[in-house]
Amino acid sequence: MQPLPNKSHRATGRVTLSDVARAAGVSPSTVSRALRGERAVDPALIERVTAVSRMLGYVPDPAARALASQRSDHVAILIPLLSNALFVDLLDAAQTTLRAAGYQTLMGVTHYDASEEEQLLREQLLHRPAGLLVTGLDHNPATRKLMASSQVPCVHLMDLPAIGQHDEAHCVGFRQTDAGAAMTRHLLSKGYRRIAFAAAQLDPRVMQRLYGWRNALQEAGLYEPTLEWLNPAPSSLALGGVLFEQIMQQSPSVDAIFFCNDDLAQGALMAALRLGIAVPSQVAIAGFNDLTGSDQMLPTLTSVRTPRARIGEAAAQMLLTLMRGEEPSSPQLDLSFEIVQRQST
Amino acid sequence: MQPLPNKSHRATGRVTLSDVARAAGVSPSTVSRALRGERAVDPALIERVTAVSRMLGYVPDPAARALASQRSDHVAILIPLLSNALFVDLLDAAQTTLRAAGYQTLMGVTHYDASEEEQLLREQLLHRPAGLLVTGLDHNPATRKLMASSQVPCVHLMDLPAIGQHDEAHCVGFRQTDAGAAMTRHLLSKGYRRIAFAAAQLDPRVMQRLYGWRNALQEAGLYEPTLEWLNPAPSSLALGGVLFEQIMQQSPSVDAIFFCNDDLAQGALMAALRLGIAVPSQVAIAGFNDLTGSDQMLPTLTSVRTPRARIGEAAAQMLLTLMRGEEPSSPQLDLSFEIVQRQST
DNA sequence: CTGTTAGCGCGTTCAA
DNA sequence: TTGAACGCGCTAACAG
Repeated sequence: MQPLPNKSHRATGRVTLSDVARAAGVSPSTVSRALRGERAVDPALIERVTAVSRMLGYVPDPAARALASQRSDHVAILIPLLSNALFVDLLDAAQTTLRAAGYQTLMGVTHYDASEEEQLLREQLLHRPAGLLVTGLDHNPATRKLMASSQVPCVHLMDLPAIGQHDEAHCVGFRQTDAGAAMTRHLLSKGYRRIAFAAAQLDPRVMQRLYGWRNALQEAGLYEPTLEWLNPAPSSLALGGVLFEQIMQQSPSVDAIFFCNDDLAQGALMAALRLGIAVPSQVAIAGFNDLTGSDQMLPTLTSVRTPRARIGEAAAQMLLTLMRGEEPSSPQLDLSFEIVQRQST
Repeated sequence: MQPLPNKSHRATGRVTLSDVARAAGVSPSTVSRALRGERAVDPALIERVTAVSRMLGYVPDPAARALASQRSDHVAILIPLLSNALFVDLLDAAQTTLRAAGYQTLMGVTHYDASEEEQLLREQLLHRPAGLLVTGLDHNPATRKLMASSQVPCVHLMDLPAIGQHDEAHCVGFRQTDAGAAMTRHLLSKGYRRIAFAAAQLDPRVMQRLYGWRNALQEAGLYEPTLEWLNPAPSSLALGGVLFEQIMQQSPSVDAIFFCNDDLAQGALMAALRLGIAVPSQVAIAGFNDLTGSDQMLPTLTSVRTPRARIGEAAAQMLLTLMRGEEPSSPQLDLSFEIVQRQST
């Protein structure tokens, strides 16, 4: 059956709920209930209403719906940066899942700035989002208060709370500390003894990887403060090269370097080629996140594969559950990580 | 002065326009006009209203505003992929500019699929966006019709129409054909004679670069169909390596390869290192877009620097002009490009 | 220049 | 289970 031409008498020319009601011979409220699948409505009616609305080409108006119900079809997502592929992958996966469920994604970029995050959240809450996705568990008090008082269901991405902390928070991710320790132990098992940790950006997750590395080295009795190379600048290939040169110059006895992110490690590999430093025979290099290109490097880069796409999707799924008013089977989902051993170690 | 506690008598507890009107002793419409900076309002009043609204902590409700005015504070942006840094840069810049002007960005990912683009546009138009940003000038008829009939101001990204075509369309970008030709002529000027063109994804902009390359070679009397290596698969470092190996095996006489995107070229450089093929002495390699890492390769990669961030920002600016009901000084803005000569050629 | 009136399109009471 | 009435918060058309 073809959609009929617009029979509305509205000034805007839109087909409205009332148009459907009139055509179906029922009240607007019934149409509203039927179309939203609210129970307590005659199955026969719901079928008739559905048919008529399809025939008329009726589509609900999100603004009207938001105004009346105090809840929009938006889901707000807060990520630190768009210049890090990690977060883009998260965004991509979450957005795809949410759209399939009929939600629009409102993205906010915090630039790792707590007060910008707060401001963004404030703006987004004005749109009365149906749900909220935020990166990490670390937020300033005002932000936490906003999230709590808004009553909007919220899922945290990437990170899992330390045991006994934030137990009520919904999150999907993996334990960054464990991942840092795991890679370090892997390097130890390969026989490396002077393992440096080189990091940039220094966001909370990077710091947790640092702690993991520290713990693992301390357990092995191999920790030394001079093995830490921390740089607060944004992460990049170029910076990786710079860090690599610094470390090789100032600590030539280092036999392995664990970079907190693959872009740094890739930059280090390129610098090694340039400087004629043999990897891994002279020094081993490991990265984190297993980003695009790491398997194409020379030598190919050992890294920690993190399931960012799956995190984005699973977090969106958990949020969908919460938005339906249900509880997920567990408030915390650990998607773990995987050591990818390649030629650079 | 501190914001007063909420004086609203509304069920929702929200401070509304009427609350401000009451407190200021004027009518709601006056408040509405004053706050939106509509002229034809007494300067004294607008000051009083502003003061009162700030004191009460009044914030307009976007949903109510959208319902009443038939226009939301959303701007929809359609891009092909989130897995290509090019489009993410575009998104980042546009989003930043738009947010500063008080607009929320609704992003849609088309996956280079014309019907998905159409469907996304349909969904987004339901939200009555104040403006529209789309990638490229190529859209299916239904999409073009939607854009036209919606009356929503629209700016096209990245591409400029061929002379005499789409003259009315608003766009910000550069001439892809010219860029392709410019790099080819640059290679010719360096003495290369058998210049292959290797491409993936094959979207309309890639094809235009191809035409530019073709024209330049034909002018020089050096064109041969066997120099074209087109692969419809998505672009990636790995694919660049594969293409490079193919070309070197099947056309060993090629002395330069122009890749349609830097990720392919970077992959080719890595493959060359792996295979022990000297770049540029045995074969030169050039890329396109000057993506992250191209200046860190070994050898560093010659490329075409494209002003994607500036395109995103300028397009957003042009859209802001259109949304104000004004006309930009010119409907088409050419931001050009730049050949970046590095070691690989 | 300002106020009054009338919606925008829908969800949500409450009665029936 | 259904319908009537009302309200969500704001803009727009018109009158003054």
